[in-house]
Amino acid sequence: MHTEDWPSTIEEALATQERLRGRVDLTDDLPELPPTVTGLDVAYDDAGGIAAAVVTLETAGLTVVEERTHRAKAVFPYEPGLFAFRELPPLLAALDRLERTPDILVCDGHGLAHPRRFGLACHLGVLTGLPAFGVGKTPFIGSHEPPPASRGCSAPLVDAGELVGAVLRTQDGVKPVYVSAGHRIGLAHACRLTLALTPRYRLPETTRHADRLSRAALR
DNA sequence: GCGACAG
DNA sequence: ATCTTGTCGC
Repeated sequence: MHTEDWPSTIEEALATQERLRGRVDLTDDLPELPPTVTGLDVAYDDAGGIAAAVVTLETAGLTVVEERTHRAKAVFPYEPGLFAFRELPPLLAALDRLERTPDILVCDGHGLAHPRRFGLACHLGVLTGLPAFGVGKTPFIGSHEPPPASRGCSAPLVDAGELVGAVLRTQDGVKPVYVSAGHRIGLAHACRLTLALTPRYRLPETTRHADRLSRAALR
């Protein structure tokens, strides 16, 4: 979309985060189990090429109802904390191609569990106005105790005295995932949805589908 | 001050 | 992110 005025320097990106962070709304109006869930992911090749994929699943049954991709060149370098400026452009383009407006976005990355409380899930939520939350595979900021080993157990993720997310066990005895709210959803609800999306594997079905599709779109 | 740092 | 063999377990 408006990649003309997209931040191109770290200073501009930081200023953008500072300007948009106040637009995050944590009010949760979402039904307990929205009709659909939309996952997003981006794959990279070794020549600056990137491919974004968005996949919408029916929440009950986790079957694919729609999927879209978008290929492009990376316009921002990877920088911890500014991750969104790299993945957002292709993701927004892919989202624009969906016919059905998503009920909620499940991002692979963090939301409030970010140094300035404005990770990818928050940014994506604010720009689209859609509910969004993040499910990260690895920790970024914050400290926590290891959650009990059973699926469904979690431990609070705290940073600077603030509760920024949850470390959630999605499978018995398997490494946990990092869940944080992004926009228009609460942490507990985000955790419940994450569990609904992980009946069998560690990562949400949305993320698994989007990951597979983005890699395929790269070729 | 130094190191670590989502994907 | 991506590069990769073998290996353990259902």
